Amino acid sequence: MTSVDPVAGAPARRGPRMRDVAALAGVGIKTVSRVVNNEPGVSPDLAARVRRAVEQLGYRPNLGASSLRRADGKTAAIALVLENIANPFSAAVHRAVEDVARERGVLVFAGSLDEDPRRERDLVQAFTMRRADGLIIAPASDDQGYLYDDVVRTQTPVVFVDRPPHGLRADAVLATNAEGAAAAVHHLADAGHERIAYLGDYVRIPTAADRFRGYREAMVDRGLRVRAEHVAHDLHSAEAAERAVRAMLALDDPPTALFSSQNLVTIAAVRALRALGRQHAVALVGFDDFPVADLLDPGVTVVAQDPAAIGRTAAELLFRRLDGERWEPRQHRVETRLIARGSGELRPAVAS
Amino acid sequence: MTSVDPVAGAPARRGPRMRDVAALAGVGIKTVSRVVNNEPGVSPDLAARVRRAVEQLGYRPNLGASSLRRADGKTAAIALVLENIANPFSAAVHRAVEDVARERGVLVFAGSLDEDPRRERDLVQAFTMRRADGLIIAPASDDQGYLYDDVVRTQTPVVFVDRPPHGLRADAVLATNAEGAAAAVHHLADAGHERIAYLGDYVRIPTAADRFRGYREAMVDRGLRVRAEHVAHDLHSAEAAERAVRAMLALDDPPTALFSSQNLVTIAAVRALRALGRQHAVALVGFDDFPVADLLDPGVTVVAQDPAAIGRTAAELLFRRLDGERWEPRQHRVETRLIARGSGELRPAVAS
DNA sequence: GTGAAAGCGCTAACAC
DNA sequence: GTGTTAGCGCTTTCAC
Repeated sequence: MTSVDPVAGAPARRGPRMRDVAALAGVGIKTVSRVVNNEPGVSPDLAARVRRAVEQLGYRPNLGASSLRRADGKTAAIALVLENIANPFSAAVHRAVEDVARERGVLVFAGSLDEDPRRERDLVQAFTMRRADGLIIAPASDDQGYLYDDVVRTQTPVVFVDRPPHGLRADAVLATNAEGAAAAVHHLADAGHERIAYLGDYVRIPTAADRFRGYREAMVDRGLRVRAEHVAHDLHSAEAAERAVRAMLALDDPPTALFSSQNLVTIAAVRALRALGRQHAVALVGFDDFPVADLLDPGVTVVAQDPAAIGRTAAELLFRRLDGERWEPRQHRVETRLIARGSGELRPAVAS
Repeated sequence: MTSVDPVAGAPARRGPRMRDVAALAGVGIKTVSRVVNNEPGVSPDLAARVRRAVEQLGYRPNLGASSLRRADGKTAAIALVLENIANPFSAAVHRAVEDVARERGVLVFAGSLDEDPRRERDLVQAFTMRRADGLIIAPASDDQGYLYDDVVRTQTPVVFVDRPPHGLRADAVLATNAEGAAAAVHHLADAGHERIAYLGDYVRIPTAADRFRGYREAMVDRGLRVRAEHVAHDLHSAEAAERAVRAMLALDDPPTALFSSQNLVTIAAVRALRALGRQHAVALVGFDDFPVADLLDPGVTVVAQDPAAIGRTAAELLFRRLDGERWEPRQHRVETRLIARGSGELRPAVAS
């Protein structure tokens, strides 16, 4: 074969190198490089010989070595930092990014944060050490100034998704959170509701804060009172969310409608209403769609995000920067869409 | 700063290198290397000076260069090839792999196949060129002999998940597909059903084939006839699955129970039964769980897989191989579990 | 058209 | 303890 078989137990057998291919094809190493990289200026004859040798040896170029030496230093890999690659939102963003990247022969490194800022810095640093060409991030930290050393100074493009940057100027692709939440409230108010409750995740999460703002402003717009006892923040577990719903519905003046600002909270709310047998009595609109929401009884009305559009847009912006295009960083908004399925069209029991 | 500012438009600004750190700290480059890699044998004094210089310059080691030179050639990255990183099964596997990898400071490259063997080879090759330390793959191809050049010869560990290897000896982590399907059939037969239909994805997908085998064998075990008109294969779209259910229920001798061998098929079956108003009349057991299956009416009885356990097991096997452990490749089975929620406990309308 | 030599940023081997 | 030198596999530069 290409070289003498190393003794058993030899460390990490490396594959054939460019010079092995060159030797077999009887050409110089630079000619192999030209053929492998589809550079012009190689006679068809030599090119064929090189290709045959590549085939015969099962040669695979070492992109690490290549990018080390190459002038632009590109690794053809981008980094993606998301809340949790297993949740449907992150997974859809990831897939959309992958699809855009694949068209360009670029691979995607992904990592999950679980709302841990420490993990965010560790992940970003790991990606930096691998010299990812660009970064798409949905940050868990409240300040991304630390990115200066990791990406800004090296002129690595960064695009934020789902959450805006702080302490750093960069493009961001965000859902219309406040507007979507406002639409939910207006929808419920249109159905005759006045006592509309808010159920939300950690307020420190920017999307949750924006959705609460949208809720509050829409309530004011409609001349409705935002009652403290009808607002529950920081519901990050299903249990907490269910408990909040039960507590609210046990009030003397219970809400007749619920707006839940997140996926898992919405599902918890459905579960709580079911357990109380109130699912046809209390209206519900949830932010963010989820699978088979239409098959529940009643179908769950939601303000749907478009995670695929968010991911695609972010990836496209990143690649435009990588192509050398320059512009002032700005926020790009991806529209939400209210999907009526029944739960949001329930009317209050008693007209007021 | 570390060097003169390059002229505007200069190509790809590279960050500070080890020698810049060494110069600033007034030490040799090897000392910096020792500090950066936490190698022993550096005086605390010099180590501190190096660390200060690292901090000051915002130095980030270049892992690509490092692994190029290092004896073991490790890149501290593994490749993960799945059907579709956006579907819940793949996403859960991915997340489990990430968690195991993270403990070891290893990053994960992931890619989706969409049942395309061509894409499988392209992806694997892309990972090989980046010299991933190991590969976890749920193949779409029917033969993975091509992996020889990419991984076997370079002694790169490979672990299969969800689908067994063909044309290659390698570890595989698989759900108990046949057994799970058989359990579903027995469950339905226990409820009194005799006309149990099978609804499945492409038969060329090994998991679908195994589940069909489990179905068939269990039917025979129970002395039940497998009727050709009660078997529908190759249902890869929701539309096809819904059509199949409608067609079966329109038969003179319709099934009284359905076993659907896949997630999306199960949901399509629920949709079809709903549309016909038969959801409380026709029993249903689905293979693979899905979110809020318990909130449907009736709750959907499923044979749940454990994708997190599959991913975790696969990653652990991969890392044991990377640690140099050796054993005969074998299949590792992850148990499925039947979760009764209502739809699978419905009894046939007419006793027979 | 083609290829020899230098060097990307780092670690291995070995000297001090 | 510490530093110097060579070279990982490739692309760049430049000579032919």
